[in-house]
Amino acid sequence: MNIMNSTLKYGSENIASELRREILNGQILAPEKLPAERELAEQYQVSRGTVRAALSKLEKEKFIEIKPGSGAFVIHKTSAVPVSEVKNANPLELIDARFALEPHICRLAVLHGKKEQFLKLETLVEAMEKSVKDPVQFASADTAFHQVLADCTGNNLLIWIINQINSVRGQDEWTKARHQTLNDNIIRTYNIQHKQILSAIKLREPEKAASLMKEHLEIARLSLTRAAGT
Amino acid sequence: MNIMNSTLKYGSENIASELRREILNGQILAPEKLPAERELAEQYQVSRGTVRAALSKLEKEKFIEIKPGSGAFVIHKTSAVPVSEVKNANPLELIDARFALEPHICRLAVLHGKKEQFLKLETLVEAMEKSVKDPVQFASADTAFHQVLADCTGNNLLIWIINQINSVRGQDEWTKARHQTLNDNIIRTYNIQHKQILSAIKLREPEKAASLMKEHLEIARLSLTRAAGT
DNA sequence: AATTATTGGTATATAATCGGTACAATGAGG
DNA sequence: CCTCATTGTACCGATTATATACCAATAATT
Repeated sequence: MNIMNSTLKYGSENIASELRREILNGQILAPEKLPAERELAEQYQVSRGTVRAALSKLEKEKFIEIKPGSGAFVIHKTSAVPVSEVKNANPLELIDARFALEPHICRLAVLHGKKEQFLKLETLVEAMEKSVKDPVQFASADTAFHQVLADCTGNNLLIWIINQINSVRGQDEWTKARHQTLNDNIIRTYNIQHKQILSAIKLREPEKAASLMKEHLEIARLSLTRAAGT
Repeated sequence: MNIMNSTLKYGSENIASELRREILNGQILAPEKLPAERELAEQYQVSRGTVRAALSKLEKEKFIEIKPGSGAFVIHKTSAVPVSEVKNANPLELIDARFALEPHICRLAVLHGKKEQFLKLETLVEAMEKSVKDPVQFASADTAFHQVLADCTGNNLLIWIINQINSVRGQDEWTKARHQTLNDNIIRTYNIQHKQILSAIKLREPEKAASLMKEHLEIARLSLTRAAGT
């Protein structure tokens, strides 16, 4: 690799780039401490002032934090998002995630869905219609509906992602919170929407299915914020 | 060049990092007992006080539990991660998943992104523009760009999902496959698109950012299918 | 049950390390 | 010439590491 990249004018920028790259590659993980300025100066064969210029840039870019008397510490999180964070996801975060995923899943379901899967979706819609008075049963059928929808895409990655999201939805605190929002009217609304979505998919109308799903999630978000407000 | 490998000096933070990594990797399993403080001090060639500082950090992070008179015990449970499905995902599945996620992530980034994060995105765009001739460096900056974009949403669930997806992109077979498609022209096109996306986000135009991202992914899919066809 | 060894908890004084700063000198480019 | 990044040096204050001794809790042994 060419150290003296022609596009880089100053040495401090070179060093900043090098360190930035190592942080982004995960070779230096937060919250590890970087070598001392004097040591970096030795390694890069530059003066301490140059190293300080590079570190200042990285600090402005929020890659590191410089603590006087202590050292420079990486604060940029590369990967290492603990599973606990996911489990602490709140209902609104989840709705946003579904808002990102499910409309497009509908489109893909139109393109790749098989008849047997559509049949399964119909069965689930029927099950939900019979569960207007039983939020617990409705919720499990609802979860299954969205999971089968993901199955329709034939995309293992999307199937897995929805699966993970559903495992969050299935947790204790969550089911409690959900059942508070699930009254008869909401369930009836959801049922109509599920039916419309399924219908659009069977008619092979991707954009219509996607926009119906958006409406569905919009209602879900509303009922959630309303419940949080009370 | 990896700055951490040469003449590595242990601070308490870096000893904590090392132990943390071993626990996360499952090399030390709960409820195993760590070596005694005096013994660890010997191993790492530091004073006992330094070891204690490291252990205190790990205790605060709930990785270990320190019992006076007994020792330090690992309490972190390494999650059995069912990543098999993710790792088997093929490139087209991945593009579809990103097609579902990233446009909406752009919208949310517009709504919730902070200035520092935008600054980081700018830095990454610059880094990519300097990497036209270096696919490896470009790829790492590119991955980071999309990760920081997810960070902008502030949605832990989405951040985690993109993280998982990026971990797939980072695998060996994948990087090889990617570098085949990454010629100068493609990289230049990507750079223009990244710049446009960032610009739309900074101007707080959610729909424009989202549609630009769709275009970006469309190009990515094209270059992929073209590469597969040859 | 009593003794002994090992372990973590604490206190303290000293030494080493670290970043922050100032200033003069150097050297390349405009 | 001037400008400006860089160099080299010296010193400051803050933080961390070290070394040591002793205490309290637990575990193992007798």
